Amino acid sequence: MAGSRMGDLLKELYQKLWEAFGPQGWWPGETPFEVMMGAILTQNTNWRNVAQALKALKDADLLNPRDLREMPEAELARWIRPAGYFNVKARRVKNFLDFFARQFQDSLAEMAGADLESLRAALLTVKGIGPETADSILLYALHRPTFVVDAYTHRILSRHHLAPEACSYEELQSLFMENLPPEVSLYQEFHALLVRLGKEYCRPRPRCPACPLHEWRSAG
DNA sequence: GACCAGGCACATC
DNA sequence: GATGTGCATGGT
Repeated sequence: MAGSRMGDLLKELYQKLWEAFGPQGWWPGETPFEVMMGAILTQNTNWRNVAQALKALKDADLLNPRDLREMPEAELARWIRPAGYFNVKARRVKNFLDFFARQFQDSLAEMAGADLESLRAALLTVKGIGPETADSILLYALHRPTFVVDAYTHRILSRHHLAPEACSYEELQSLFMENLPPEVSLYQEFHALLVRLGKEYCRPRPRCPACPLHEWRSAG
């Protein structure tokens, strides 16, 4: 809701990040399908590793639902090896592809037409798709207004006393969604900026004082 | 050689 | 419901 204390703080945070880094233009990926695959492959993994796996598939012209579905799981695992956890992720990609075919006949238009709440719930029934992966697919591949929370979001907000250290994904997500207008481009940029800050400064061992948020709300 | 990276499912208490 | 563990590569 506009005008709330938290809303003002979030806008201040967004403004500081924007001034420091400018537009991030997320998500890196040429097609919505590539974005969806990247969302699964980047689970707990550096994006650079994911990019290697995606490039290999793209160069071989295999980055599409049909080729990946027909491919044996063990072969898919070899293709995505650089992304780490390759056996787990091969299974998760397969699970998603089955879901994509069964529910939407491999059609992004069909998928994008679904009701947001029920689509999110449906994605969460797929083994290997948790809240962050589901929200990444919804926000960046399908351009639906749902906020993506990740490890950096959690760390940054708790360090700057905008949220308690112990809080759930849903609580953090509500913090943003109940205090900001539901605009896709705002959600996309905000999350990307948080990741940018996190990568450069808000590591487990923080890299203050060069951080643009140094001493903002007594960060340690 | 540690440490870290844009999670998630599952076992156990 | 909370907490612990396995999954794995590649860059710093």
